[in-house]
Amino acid sequence: MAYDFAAIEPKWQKIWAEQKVFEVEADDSKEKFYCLEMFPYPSGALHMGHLRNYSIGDLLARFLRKQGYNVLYPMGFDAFGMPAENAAIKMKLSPAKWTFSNIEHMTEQLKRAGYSYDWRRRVETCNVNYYKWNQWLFLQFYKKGLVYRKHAPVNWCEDCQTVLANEQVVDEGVCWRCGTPVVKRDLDQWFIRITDYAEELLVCLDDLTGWPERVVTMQRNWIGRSEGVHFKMDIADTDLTIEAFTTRIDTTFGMTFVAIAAEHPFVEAFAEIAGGAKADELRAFAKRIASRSAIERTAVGGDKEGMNTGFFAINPVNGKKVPIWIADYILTDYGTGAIMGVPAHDQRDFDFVRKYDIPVIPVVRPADGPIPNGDEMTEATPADGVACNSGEFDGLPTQEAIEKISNWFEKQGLGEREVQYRLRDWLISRQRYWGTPIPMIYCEDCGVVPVPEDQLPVELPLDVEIPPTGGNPLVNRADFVNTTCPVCGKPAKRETDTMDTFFCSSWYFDRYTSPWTTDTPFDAHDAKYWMPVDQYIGGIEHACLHLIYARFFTKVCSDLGLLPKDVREPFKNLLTQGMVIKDGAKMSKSIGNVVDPDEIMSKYGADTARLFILFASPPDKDLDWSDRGVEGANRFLNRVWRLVETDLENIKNAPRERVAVKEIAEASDKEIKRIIHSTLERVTRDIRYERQFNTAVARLMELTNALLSYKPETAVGNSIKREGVETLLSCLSPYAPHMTEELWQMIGNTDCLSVAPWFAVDEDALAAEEETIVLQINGKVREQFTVQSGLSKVELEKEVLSRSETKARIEGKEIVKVIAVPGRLVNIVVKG
RNA sequence: GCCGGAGUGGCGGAAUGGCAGACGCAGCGGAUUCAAAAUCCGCCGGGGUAACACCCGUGGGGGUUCGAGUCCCCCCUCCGGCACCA
Repeated sequence: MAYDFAAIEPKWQKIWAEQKVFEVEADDSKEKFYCLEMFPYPSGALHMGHLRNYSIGDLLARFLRKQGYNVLYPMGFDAFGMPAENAAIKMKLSPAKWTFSNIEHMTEQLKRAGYSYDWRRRVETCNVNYYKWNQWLFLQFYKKGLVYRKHAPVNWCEDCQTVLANEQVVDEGVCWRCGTPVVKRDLDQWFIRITDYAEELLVCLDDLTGWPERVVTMQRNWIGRSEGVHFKMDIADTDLTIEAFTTRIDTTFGMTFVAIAAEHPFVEAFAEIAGGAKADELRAFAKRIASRSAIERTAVGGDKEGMNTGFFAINPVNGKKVPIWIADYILTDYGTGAIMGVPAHDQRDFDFVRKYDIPVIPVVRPADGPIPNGDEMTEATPADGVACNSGEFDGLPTQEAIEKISNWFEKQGLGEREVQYRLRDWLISRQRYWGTPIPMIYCEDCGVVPVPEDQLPVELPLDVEIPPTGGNPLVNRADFVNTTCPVCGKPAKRETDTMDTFFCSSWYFDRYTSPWTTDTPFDAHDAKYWMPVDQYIGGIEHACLHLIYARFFTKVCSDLGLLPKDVREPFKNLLTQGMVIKDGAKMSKSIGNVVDPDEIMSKYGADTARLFILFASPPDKDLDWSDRGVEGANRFLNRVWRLVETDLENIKNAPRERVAVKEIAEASDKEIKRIIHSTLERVTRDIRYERQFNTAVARLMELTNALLSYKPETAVGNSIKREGVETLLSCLSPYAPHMTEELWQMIGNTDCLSVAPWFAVDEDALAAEEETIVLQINGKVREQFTVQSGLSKVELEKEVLSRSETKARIEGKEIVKVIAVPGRLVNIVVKG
C-alpha cells in the first residue's frame, strides 16, 4: 500500500498555515538566518527550474529553523516586464490582470509544494505600494547625483522596441530576452552612475568568500579595471589637442599613428577643416563604420579597416608627427575613443599597420636579446622586457619604465595616471508600458524637474490598450502625460519611459524585511536585524545582471543611511543552482522535453518531487530529469512509511527516553544505535557545511535499510528503534515535510515536526567496538580484518604483524617499513 | 585569445591523500502470486579462474608519496563567461 499523499499533503499545509508555524518577526534575542531565492517572474506557471530552486531553499530554511535559527524565508514576484504586454496583445487582457492572475496561480502552486514561506511578506513589484518606493529611491539617487540624463548612442532592440543596458546585450550583441541583434541609436536616456561604485564593487569581491569562484570572476571581468595614463597630444597645424588612454605608456616612443573611433567628434572637426571632397570622404567612411551592428563589429575579428584623416598628432615624448586615422576597431565608449597606435607591441595595431603600410618601431626588447627589426616582425610583442629606442628611458625594465614615463607625463602636465573600467553606467529608461514610471517632469521653462516626493506615487494607469504593434501606450495618454510643473506651476509633460525591471529586483530583499511599511521603503530596524541575506539561491544567468545591480543598490542604500553602514553587500553566501536537463537539453517548450511540476505532484506528491530533485544531483550541478528516478524517490518514501506502519504499535508504545549507550547489552542494539547517530552526524554535516543534499539522502536511505532489518525483541530494542525512526523522520523532514509530519504524529508525538529541534549527536554512540582495518603490502590492498577499536599506532602495528595471515603474506621478505594508520589501514613495505 | 569549471560503471552520482564506484536508476537471477503489479532476497567495472588467487581500471603522459580519482607539471576534450577594452 502506498501512502495517501493526496490527503496528507493538504492536511499539513492547512495546519502549518493555521498555526502560523512559519511566520517570523525580528527578535534580537535570537540568531537570525535570512534564506532567499531569486523571486520568479509571474509568467503563468512554475517550471521545474523553479521547483528545484525553491526545494533547495526550503530544505535549508527548514533545516536551519530546526537548528534553532530565527529564519526569514519570504517569497514574491518580479512582476513588471515585457511578457505581460505581449500576453495582453495576444489575449486581449490588461497586463495587470494577466500578471495578478498568474501571481495567484503560482502562489497556489508554491503552497501546494509545501514551501515554508512567511506568506504575509509576499511582495509584488507591480503593486503601487512597492513601485512607489522605486520612484522614491530614484529621487534619492537623483539628489545624490547618481542619476543623469544623456544623449548618447545606446543599445536598441527592434523587437522589444526599447533600449537595453549593456548587461542586457549578450552573446556577441543580441537582446538578452528575445535574441534580436541589437543596434545603436542616438537617444536621450536616463542613466545611473553605477561606475561611481566600480572600484568598491571590484574590491568587495574579495570579501565574497561565500560566493562561487566563477561568479566572482565573471563580475571581475565585467567590471574590467585597468590602470594607465590619460594624456594629450597637439594636432599639427590646428588648435586642437587629442586625448588618449594607454596602459602601456612605456611604449609611447613606438607610436607610429593615432586612431580614433568613427563616432569621435574629431571626425566632424577634421571634415570641417579639410572641406571639399576629403570632408565627404571622411564623413561617409565614419557613417558606414558607425552604422554597423554590434554583431557585425565583433564579427570583424582580425580584419581591420581605416581611413587616413590627413591630420597629424605630435608625439609628446619626441615631437614626432604621426598620422591620425579613423579605425573600425576603436571603441567610442571606452577610454577616450582614441588610441596611440604602437604596432610593435599591440597585436591589433600591428594587424592594422600591416594592411596600411605604417611603420613598426620596437621600443621594448627582450631582457637578454637584441632590438628586433620592425620591418621583419610578424607579430606584436606585448610581453614585458627592457625599453629601447626610448631616449633617456632606454634600458629600463617595462614596469619601471611605466613608472618613470608616467611621472614624466604628470610633471610636464601632459597627462595623468587614470583608472579605466569596462563597466558602463546603467541605462535604466525603457520605452515600455508595464514598468515603474520614471518620476520626472519636463517643463519648457524649468527644464527637467523631479516629481516632489509628496506627490509620489506617479501611478501607472491600468486601463490601457497596448498597441498591437507594441510600443508604449503612455505616450498617447493625455491624462498621464499632461501635468503641471512642480516649480513654476505651468503646464508640463511627464516622462513616459519606465524603469528597467532590474531596478525593482535590486532591493526587494530589503522590502521583505518589512513589506507592510508605508513611510519608508523598508524599516531600518528590521533591515538592520535581517540584512544581509545569509543564503541566496538562484541561477548563474544573473551573474553580471541582477547580482551586480543588487550589490550596487546595497552600497548606495548604505551610503544613504537606509541600511546600516556596515551592510555593504546584500548576499553573504550565494548558491547558483544548475539547470534541469532532460534528454540532454535544458527543458524547453520548443524542444518539447518539459516536465510539468503540477503533473509530478499529482502523480507522486510534492514530497516525492522535492526528494527526487534534491537527491538526483548536487545543487550546483545540472540535474538530469529521470522519470524512473522519480519513481525511485517515491519508492523510498513508501519504504519509510512501511517501516513505521508495519510496526506502529511497538514504536508508538516504546519508551521515549533515550537509552544510554552504557546501558545497552546487546551488540546488535549497540550497532543500530551507532548507525543512527553516525547517520545523524553525516546528514547534519552534509546539509550544514558541505551543502551536499544528495549524499544526505543516501545516508538516510542506508539508515532506512538498517532499520527495516532491525527486529528488536526487548523494551530497550523498541526504544532504540523509536529513536531511529524519530531521527530518520526529523532528518527527512526538510526534504519530505508532509509525510514525515504525518508519521511523527502517528507514532504519538503532538508537537510540530517542522519546527521540532534538530536532534543532537550522542558522541558515545559513535564509537564502534570493532573496526575494519585494511592490510596493504607495498601499497596494494591485500585483505581486510577487524580489530578492537581504539588501538594506537604501535598497538595496531604489533597486532597486525602477529597475525598468522600477515606472516604468510610477507614470508621470506624483508620488512622495510610499516605504516599504521589507526582506524584505517596498515601498509607493510617489503623487499625481495 | 584571456579567465573560470568539469572529465569516475550502461546512467545519475559517492569517496578529510588511505578498501574506487556509497546511494539510487537500469539490467540479470530468485521468492511470493493462478497471473500480473507491488513487495522481498541475491548478483551487477573489465580481464582471469571450476571457485579462489591474481592482473587492469577514475580523459592522456610524467612527477611527489609507503600509498594519488584526490597534490604538482605538461597535454587532450567538453561546458560556461568575457572578448578589437587600448
